[in-house]
Amino acid sequence: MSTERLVKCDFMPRKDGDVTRNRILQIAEKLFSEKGYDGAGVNEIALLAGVNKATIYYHFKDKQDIIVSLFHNIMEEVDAHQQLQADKQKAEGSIRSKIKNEILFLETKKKILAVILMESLKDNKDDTLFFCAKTIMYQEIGNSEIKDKKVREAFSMHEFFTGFLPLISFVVYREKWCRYFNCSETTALNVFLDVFEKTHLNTHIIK
Amino acid sequence: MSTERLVKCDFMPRKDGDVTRNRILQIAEKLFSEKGYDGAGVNEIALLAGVNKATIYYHFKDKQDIIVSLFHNIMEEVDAHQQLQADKQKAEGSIRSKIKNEILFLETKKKILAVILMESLKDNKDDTLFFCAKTIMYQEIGNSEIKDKKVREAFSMHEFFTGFLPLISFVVYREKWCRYFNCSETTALNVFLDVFEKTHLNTHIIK
Amino acid sequence: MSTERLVKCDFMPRKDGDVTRNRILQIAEKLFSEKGYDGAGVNEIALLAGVNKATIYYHFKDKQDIIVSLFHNIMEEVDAHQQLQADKQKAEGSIRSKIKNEILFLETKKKILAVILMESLKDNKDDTLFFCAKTIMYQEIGNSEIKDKKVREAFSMHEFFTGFLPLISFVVYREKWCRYFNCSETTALNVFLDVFEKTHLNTHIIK
Amino acid sequence: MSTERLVKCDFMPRKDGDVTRNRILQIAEKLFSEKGYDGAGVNEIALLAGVNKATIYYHFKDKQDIIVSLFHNIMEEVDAHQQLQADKQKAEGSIRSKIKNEILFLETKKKILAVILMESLKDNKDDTLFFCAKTIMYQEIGNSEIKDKKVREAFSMHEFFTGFLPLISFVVYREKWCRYFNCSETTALNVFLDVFEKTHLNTHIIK
DNA sequence: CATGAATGAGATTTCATTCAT
DNA sequence: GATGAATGAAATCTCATTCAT
Repeated sequence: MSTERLVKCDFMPRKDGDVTRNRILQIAEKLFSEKGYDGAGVNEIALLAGVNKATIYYHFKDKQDIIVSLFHNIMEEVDAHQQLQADKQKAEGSIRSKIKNEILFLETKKKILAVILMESLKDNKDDTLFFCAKTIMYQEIGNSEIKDKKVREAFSMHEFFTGFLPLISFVVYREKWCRYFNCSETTALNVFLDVFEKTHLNTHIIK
Repeated sequence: MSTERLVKCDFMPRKDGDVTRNRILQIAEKLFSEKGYDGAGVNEIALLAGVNKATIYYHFKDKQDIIVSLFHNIMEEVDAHQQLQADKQKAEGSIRSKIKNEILFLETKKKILAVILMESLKDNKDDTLFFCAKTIMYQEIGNSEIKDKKVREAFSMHEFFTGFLPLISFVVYREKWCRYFNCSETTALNVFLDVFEKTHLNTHIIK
Repeated sequence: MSTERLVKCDFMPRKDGDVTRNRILQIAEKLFSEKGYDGAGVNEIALLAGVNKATIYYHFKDKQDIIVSLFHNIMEEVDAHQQLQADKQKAEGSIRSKIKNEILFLETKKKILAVILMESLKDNKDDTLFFCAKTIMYQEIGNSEIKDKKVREAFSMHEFFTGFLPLISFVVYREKWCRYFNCSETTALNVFLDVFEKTHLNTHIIK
Repeated sequence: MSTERLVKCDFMPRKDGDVTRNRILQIAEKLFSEKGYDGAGVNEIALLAGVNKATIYYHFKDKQDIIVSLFHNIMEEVDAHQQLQADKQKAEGSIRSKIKNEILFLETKKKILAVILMESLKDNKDDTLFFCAKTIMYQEIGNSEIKDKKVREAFSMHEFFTGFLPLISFVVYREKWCRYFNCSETTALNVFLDVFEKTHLNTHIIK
C-alpha cells in the first residue's frame, strides 16, 4: 500500500496525507536507529513528527507496520539504485571509485541499515538484510549464472561476509569507530578503501 | 559462563544464590539475543528462569545491571581466553587452525555477541564491541607497539572491519545464513575459512 | 426497515442520501446485535456500509443518534403493524395463527429486538422495551380501560413476563437455543406455539 | 485457577491477594451490570475497587478473564445451590414457596444474571445462560430420564421459555418494571407468583 | 452528499520496580 | 534468599468526533 501511494504521487498533486506519512517514517527511522525498534516509542515518534499519536495509527496499522514500510522502501530504493548502477557500469572508471560511490549512497541510508542489522540479529523471519546483500553485491555477476554449487557457495560467502558486511559495517560504525579510535572520518574512508580493495576486491573468485 | 562462576567459587562458601543468579543470567542472555534488550521483559526472564520477579531484583540492581553483568562476564572470558591462547601461540600449528579454534570458542558466546552487536548499533556509550574487537584481534601484535599513526590506523581498520567483524558476523549469522542460502553448517565453516584466509589473513600488514 | 423508508419516500423527492442513511442503519443494526452497542465501532459500521466514517456524521449527530433512530423506527413499525392487525382482528382465524403471524413479523425485527433487550438491561433511562411490550401485547384490550388497579397490575405482569418476554425471547434466542439443544427451527416454532398457548394464552385474565 | 484459589482459602488463612481479587470481581460485576461489559472500563473498576489498574492485570490475564471468572463463579454457585435444594426437596412445603425462595436466591445474583443475559444476546459462543437454565430448571425432574425426543423437546422449551426466562427476567427487570408501571416491589412479587403459578407451574408436562 | 486526514481523550495492556513477609 | 502482591508510569492502540475540501 505504501508503495502504491508513493508511485501514484509521482505525477499527482501530492496530498497532505503523504507528507505526514513520510514525516512519520523519517522520524521513526531516526529513532529506531538511535534506540532500536523496541526502545523507541510511538509516543516519541508522534511528538517529534509533530502529529497526534492517533495520526500514526491512521497511516499505519500498528508499530510493526512502520518498520515494515521502512524496510519495504529501502528494498525498493536499493533495487532502483542497483538498476541505475548496472546501466552506467561499463562506462565508468575504477572499481575503487565505484565502491566509493556505493559507500556514499549507503551513507544516505545508514540509519535504516543500522535498524536492519539490529533486527536481523533477532530471532525473527525478517530477511531484509539478505535481500539487501544480494541486491547490492551480486550486481557484478548474475549469481544465478554460476552453475556449480561449490563455486556459488564460495562466491556468496565471499560476497556476504567479506564484501557486504564490512561495507555496511563501515557505513554504520564509521562515526563510532572514529570517535573510539580517534581518527578523522575522511581518513577513515580512504584507509577503509585501501583495506577493502586489498582484502575483498583483489580476491574476487570471478575475475 | 555459568560454569566459570561456579569454578571461581570453588574456594568460597558457595551459596545457592549463585546458582539462581547464573540461571537468571543464562536466561537473560538467551532472551536478549532472541528479542533484543528492550524486547525481552524482566517478567519473561523470571518466568523462564523459574524464579520470582522480585528475586531478579535481589540479585541485580535493575534491568541494566543484568546486561552490564553479562557484558562484564564476556569481557573477562574473552580476556582470559586470549591470555591462554597467547601462551600456546608459538607451539601450535597453522594460522587456519588457530582461526578455527577461535570460531569454535566464539560459537559458545554467540548469544551474548549478538546482544553486543545489537546494543553497539544504538546511539549509546557502550564500547563492549570495540573492547572485544581489540582483545580478540590484537593478540598477534601488541597494537600499542606500532608507533606510526598511519600504520596503526590502517592496522586497526584492517583488523576491525575485515577481521573481527566478518569473524563474529560469521558466528552470529551462520545459522540464518545457512538457512537462507540453503547450505550445510559444516560446509559453511570450511568455505568461510577459505575465504577468510584469502581476504584477511593473507593481507596482514604486519606479517 | 430500509424498504419501509423507501416506500414512505415514494411521494417525496427521494434523495440518494436516504439510500446511504438506510445502509448505515442496516449495518449498524446488524453490528449492534452481534456485538452490542458499545462493542460495535463507528469505524466498523462505516467499513461494512462502504461509506466514509465522516459520512456517518453527516447523516447522524453522533453514535447515540444511530441507535435512537433505530429505536424510533422500530417503534413506528411496531405501531403501524399493530394498527394493521387491529383491523383484521375480527375477520381472521385462531389465536394460535395470530401468534404465529406475530412471531413471523417479529422475526424480521429480531436483530433490533436483541439490541433493545441488551440496552434495556443496563442502568439507563431507555424505555423502548416497555413501549414495545405495551404496543405488542395490549392490542387485545385497551389497557387503560381496566379501571381496577389490582386487575390492571396482574394484567400487565401477565402480559409482560409470561406473554411478551417469552415471545420475543423465542424470536431472539431461537437460533442459539436450537443449536444448543440440537433441535430443528421449525420443530421449535411448533413446540413453542403449543407451550405458549397452554401457558400464556389459556390463562388470559380477560377472556 | 480462580476456583482453586477460592477452594484452598476455605480452610487456609486467606491471603490479602484473594481479598483484592474478590473486591475487583465484585466491582466488575456491579459495573458490567450497569453499563455492559464493553461499556465498563478497567480504569473505572480499578478506581472503585481502590486498587491500581496494574493490580487488575496481576490478578486477571485480561478484561475477558474478569467476566469469565464471574461466569465461572456464578455457575458454581448455582450448581451448589441446586444440590442443596435437591436435598431439602421432599420435606418442604408448597411449590409456590419454593419458587419464592428461588427468586430470593436469584435476587442475590441479579447483577451477574443481567450480565449473562446481555452477553448471551451477542453473537458469541458463551453458553452460561443455557447452563444456568438447565441447572436451575431441571432440578424437578432429571431431564435425561425423559426418553422420548418429542417430550423432551417440549419439556425443555417449556422450562426455558415459560419457566426460566420469566423467572430471571422478573428478577433482573423487577425494579425497572415497578418504576415504569408504578407498582410496589412487594406487590410485584406476589402478583408475579400468582401469574407464574397459573402459567408455568400448572401446565408442567410432567406432574 | 461525501471523503481523507487528523485529533483529544481514553481504552487496554505491559513495564520495570518495590516492599512486607 | 526468595516471594506474592502491588504499583506508577508508560506502552500500544482505539474511540467517537471534526473539519477543510
